Formats: sequence, C-alpha cells, structure tokens
Amino acid sequence: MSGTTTEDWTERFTGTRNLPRRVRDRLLQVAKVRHIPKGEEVFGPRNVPDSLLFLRDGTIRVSQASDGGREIVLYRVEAGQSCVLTTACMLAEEAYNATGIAETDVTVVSLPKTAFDQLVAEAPEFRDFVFSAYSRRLIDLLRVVDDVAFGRMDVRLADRLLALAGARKEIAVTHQDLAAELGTAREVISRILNDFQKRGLVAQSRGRITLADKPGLKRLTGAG
Amino acid sequence: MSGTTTEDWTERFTGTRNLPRRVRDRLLQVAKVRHIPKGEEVFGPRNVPDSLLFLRDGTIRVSQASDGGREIVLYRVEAGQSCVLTTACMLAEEAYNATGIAETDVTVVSLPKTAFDQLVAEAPEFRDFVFSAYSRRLIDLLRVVDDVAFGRMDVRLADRLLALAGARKEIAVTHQDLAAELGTAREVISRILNDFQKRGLVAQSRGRITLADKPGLKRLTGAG
DNA sequence: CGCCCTTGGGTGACAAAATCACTGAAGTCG
DNA sequence: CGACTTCAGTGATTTTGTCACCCAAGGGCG
Repeated sequence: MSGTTTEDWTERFTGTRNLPRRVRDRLLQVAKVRHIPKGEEVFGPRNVPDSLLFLRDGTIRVSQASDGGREIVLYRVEAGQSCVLTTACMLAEEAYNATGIAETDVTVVSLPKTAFDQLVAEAPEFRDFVFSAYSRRLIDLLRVVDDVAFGRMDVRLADRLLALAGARKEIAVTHQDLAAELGTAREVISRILNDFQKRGLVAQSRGRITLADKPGLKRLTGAG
Repeated sequence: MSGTTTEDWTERFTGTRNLPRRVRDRLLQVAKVRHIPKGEEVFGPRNVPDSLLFLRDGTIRVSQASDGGREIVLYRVEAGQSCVLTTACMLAEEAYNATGIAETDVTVVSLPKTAFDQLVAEAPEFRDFVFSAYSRRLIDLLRVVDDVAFGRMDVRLADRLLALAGARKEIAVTHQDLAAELGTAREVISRILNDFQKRGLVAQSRGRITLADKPGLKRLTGAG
C-alpha cells in the first residue's frame, strides 16, 4: 500500500497513460486522490459525487437495492477502470438506487467535471477510454438482465460461485451474501446449496463454501 | 412523410441544433439518411452498424432475446434521441443479443465514426448530448433490472398496459406481444389478464385489450 | 359455401422460485 | 457460563415458468 498522493496515478489508466506530460501534470494537480476503507460506501443515492471516479486500487461492488429490502449485484469496478455510473446519474438527474461499496480497501482518483470535459475534448485516447467504459457497463447490464430474466437460479449460483472463487477453492461468503449477489432470497440459496452438497459439488461450513467439484459446477453452467 | 435527404435534420437534435452553420453543413454532407419501414430490424447481432444512429422520426423498440426463445423489451428510442447501444457494441466487441426493431416507419441519420469523433472533440453541446444519451440508457437498464429482479408480474403488466396505451383506452396487442414486452411466457400473461378481466380492470377480444378501469390499474402499480 | 390452416388464446399438471413463519445451531462477548 | 447475534434449515403457501395439449376466430381458397 504505497498509495501516496504524490504517486503518478496517470500511469495506471489506458486513458491517461499516453497523454503528453504537460496534460498529465495538470491532471495530477486538479484531481483528488481518496482512500476508502473496505466496506464503506463509495457512492450511493444519498452520496452522488460531482466528479468522474477512477479506481486506482481495489474493487468496487455496484449493486442495486429494492424497496423490499432485497439486493442484486450489477457489476464490479476493478482497478484501472472508471466508474461511469456516477457520471450517468449526475447528468440524468433521475432517481436510481445503485450503490457502490468498497469491496477491498480502495484508492480512487476523482476528476472534477470541468477537467473531465476539457480532457474529453482534447484527448482522443481519453475519449475512447470513457466511451469504452460506458460501453462495458451497458454490456454488463445487458448480461444482468439476460440472467435475471431468463436464467435458472442454480445455474446462476454455480456461475457466481466459480467467479467469486477465481483460482481458489474456498470462498468466505454467507448464504445471505450470495442472495444479494443474485438478487434472490436467502432461503433459495440455502436450498440450492444443499442440493449442490448432496451432489458433491460443494462442501459448506458456517460462512464458508468449498468448491469440491469445479468441473462439475462448470458443467452445470454450460448445459444442465 | 417529407423526409428527403435535403431536409436539415440537424435542426431536430439538441446535440446539433445550436452548432455553427459551418459544422452543421459538414454533418449534412457526411451523414446518411435512411428510411426503414415498420417492423424491420434496425440493428441486431448480425447487423451491427459502424456509425452512430440518430433517430429522426419514429420509434425503435430495443429488446433482448434469450437462447430459450423468450424476449424482453429493454427500452424504446424515440425521435430526437440517439441510439448509443450500437456504438457500445462497436467498441466493446462483445457478444450481445439486443435487437432494434422499427416500431413505426422510421428515419435514421447515421453518422460515421470519424465524424462522430471529430464532433465530440469540438462541440461541447454534442458531447453532452451523447453522454446524456448513454446515461439515459444506463438508467433505463437499471430500471429494467429492478423490475425483473424484484417486481411482481401483475404490477409490471398493469404498468406496461398503461404505458402502451398512453392516452388511448384500447391497445392492439396479443398476449404474446405482452409476454415479449415483459420477458415472460404467454400463459402467464393470459392468466393475469383473465384475472384483471374478472376484476373489471380490462376487457379483451382477440388481439385487443381495453383498459376499462385505468385508475384501478394505476392503483395496482402504486400499492397492491 | 365448406374446408384447411394459421394465429390467438385457454387450461391443467407440474416444476421452480419467492415469501412467510418459524426453529435450531455456531460463534461472540459480557 | 449464559445471553445475544448471526447463520443456516425447513415446511407451508403463493407466484411464476414450463409443458402439453385443446379449442376458437378468422382468412384464403377450392
């Protein structure tokens, strides 16, 4: 964690890496670097930033809450990406209830709107960076809609377990956490996980799930 | 339908209306105007345009198809708006299966990527126009996710019936059409509509639905 | 006209998922 | 050690999706 404000963060983003030194120096001056501890809210309905956020380190989980208390994860913002949803809501002035939570300790660079505008105007690479950020999120959301509207819960769960685990074999999540990932109720997750357990696909203990048979889970997601 | 290529379409969009005459003339030269008859596909997985589309007249219905043959409407593009999803997919190079169907006869103006880039760089108003188009779609999709993940079918149907009807009292849609609007199966729509009918909220005949009690339907959407 | 054929709609049985209302078990901390 | 909180399991009921069919309305055509 060597994250000091003096470090040159412009090195970290494809949209700023290749800009002229002059421009990058200006950015280093106008942008503010913030550290946010794990678990804290980065943005939300009652906390709309007035700047474009770049994520230098860590992961932000963006999820949407329902009136009925349920929740669904929309996507994750990884280091090197920018968080365009906030700018969207800045412009749109519409009610929305997406929230960004720091999933790890996080370092964000916030670029004021004026500097953002200027940069979009003068730097084609930055422009591409921003547009492809928007595009990625649109595509992400299309995927979510597809999953939620047409996907089966067991398949979605298997898929998410694999994604959360990455290369590991164990993950520390509660059933409630998984319910919030997929936008369903805890009971549903519990039942499916028990089924998975009976089939030898996973093993469970309080707050932890072991993926005992990853190939088996993968098979589920492909055709089941 | 006086839509000739000589008409000044730049008058119709907030992003181009106030540009200098010089720039607008250039746009009129490089952009192509196309007419597309009702029912035809404007874009789709096998038909990705390489330009930004402006919708001059008509309505485009953007929906997503599932592998299982079901379908859900994501949003509608109205005259005066641009269709950014196509640009998103241009950039993202990712698989997606959203399709745009001309819901009425439609006139689109397609602006080549190079001209688009140039315009974004030099015209702040155009930039705002494009960004707010992206934002609107993001917000639209958030709404869809919310509905699909957390909403009840009867409420969603009531809501959609009212939206489709607008000021009218009757709409010409089949149960299958409504199923495709909401991403569900025809049988589900049939059952709910029969329930609505029993409650005196709607009247049905082959391919047509009469909203007999709009206030009643509206009450459903609010609290039910 | 009667007949065929396409399209729109109804239905019953069953599976999947959400909701409700609990119970009990595993950790935590005074 | 209890008291409490957080996690997880379960049965009953409702809503939604799926499957397999049936029937009816309307259009075209001999």
